[in-house]
Amino acid sequence: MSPKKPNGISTTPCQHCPLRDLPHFRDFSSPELDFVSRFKTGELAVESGSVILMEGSHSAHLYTVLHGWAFRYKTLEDGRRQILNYVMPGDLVGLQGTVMGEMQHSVEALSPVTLCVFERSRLNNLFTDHPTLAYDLTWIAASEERMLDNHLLSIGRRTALERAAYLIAFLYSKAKAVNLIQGQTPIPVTQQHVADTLGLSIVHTNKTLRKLVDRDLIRWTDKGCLVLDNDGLSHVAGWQSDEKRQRPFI
Amino acid sequence: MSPKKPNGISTTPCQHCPLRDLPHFRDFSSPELDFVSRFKTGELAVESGSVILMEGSHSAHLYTVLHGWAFRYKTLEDGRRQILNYVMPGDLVGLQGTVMGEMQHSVEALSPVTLCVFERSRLNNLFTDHPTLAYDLTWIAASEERMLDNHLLSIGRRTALERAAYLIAFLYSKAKAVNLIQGQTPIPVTQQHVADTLGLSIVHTNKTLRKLVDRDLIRWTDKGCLVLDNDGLSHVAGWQSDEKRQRPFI
DNA sequence: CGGGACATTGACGGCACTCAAGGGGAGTGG
DNA sequence: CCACTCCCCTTGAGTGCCGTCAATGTCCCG
Repeated sequence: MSPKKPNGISTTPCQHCPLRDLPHFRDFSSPELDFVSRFKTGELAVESGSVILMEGSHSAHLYTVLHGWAFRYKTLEDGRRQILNYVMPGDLVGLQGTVMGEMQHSVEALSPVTLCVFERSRLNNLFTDHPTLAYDLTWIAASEERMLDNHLLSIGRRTALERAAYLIAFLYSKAKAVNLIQGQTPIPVTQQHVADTLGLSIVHTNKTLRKLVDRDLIRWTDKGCLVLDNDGLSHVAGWQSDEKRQRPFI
Repeated sequence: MSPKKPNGISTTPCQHCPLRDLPHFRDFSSPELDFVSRFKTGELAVESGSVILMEGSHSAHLYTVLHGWAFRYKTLEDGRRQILNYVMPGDLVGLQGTVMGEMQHSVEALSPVTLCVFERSRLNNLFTDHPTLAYDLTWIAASEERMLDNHLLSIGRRTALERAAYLIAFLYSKAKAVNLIQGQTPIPVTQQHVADTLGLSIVHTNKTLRKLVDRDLIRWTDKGCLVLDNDGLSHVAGWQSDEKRQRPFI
């Protein structure tokens, strides 16, 4: 089930990928599975807080998250940071670097993270031999774009309270779909992360989150944010959630 | 050169597409060109101000802009609008609707716009028979994502003045690359558009743009925004164009 | 000539920023 | 076991950026 590689790291064979069973992801045909399992060249395990990909780097790899939380971000020269999106199991990381030559953003782990490593050089084969997977890639990119659209709408046009509620409800539902949250698992972010996502200062973020706490919608713990009332959050955010549909991943 | 279709609309054959000659776009092989020209089923001409695609619609079509300016946007229920990005010749429109079933944003023309119309149903052939074009699609989607990342950074972390300067410099350079701007062509936006892009009120947008006018960086005309000093704008925005940035290495 | 779209400007209030100080928990070292 | 440090959350005070309201001017068009 978990064969040891020469370096002693145990890897998960794609045939037994735990994500594949989730209803969130579409089923793969046998040839697709074969290809992906040859496409995968190893696994990468990083600890919480480490930088997985760096803005400006030229990575030869492409990753899919297997376990854990991470986030994408950009920074201005004076240090101002903007978190762009959060990355969870099944999400692709590093496509920009692969397709466009150079990473335009960084990726950092929010928890211990395991990634499947793919060889950039074999990406051509994916397009030539597996059109269904190529379509999936486009699907994934379009879907990522949709999330950014929503985030942009949020930062640009929602109030601070709406923004905060929207972000947490979004993270909650996305994490739930990939079993990252079961029962009372907190979302492993600090208020600094929330602030850098919402485009607010940390002080004002604290005061805004406090309102959500006072309304019994969330609770803040030393491990992160606990969601108590997701419907209440969505209501504050003025958000009717999209229908849950199956999506592909690679 | 411009054969008349039965409906009387003259169309541009892909073999003589004026965009193809721009250095901004890569050359197509003959088979690619043949496919695209069969993929294209017609042209759509809309006037300034009309809505090309509507949020929530299920369009059977996919478009590429041939002439003109447009923009993508989303609205909240109470009418607050966020402009997500601007669309210019060579840009793909409607991929989300095609790939994900339903449009999650709207698209509106800023000027008279001509679009090439593609049949959604033939998209499969693109993936199965033309891997290089499939790769291009992914490239385009990744590139769009990169622009959204930058826009998000801007709205979230730049000051109002920086934001405005960045937006105008961005539009200017993008338009220049596809010959939409030659000499003294204005960017055909109102201050309301700028406000809805930057996430500011129209009053404050006006006062911010005034500062750029007072510094002789732009001029505002009844047709839109004239760029007088693009380098000056980039400087205010704190924007080193991508090529000049320092990058880390190991 | 009236009406609509857009730019402009002033007044005023509030949301969000910076500065500053303090508390609690976890980890480290004496 | 207790200081000490670091990180994170919390709260108050004061300032200012930016939002709303309101009024005016210009241009275009019916």
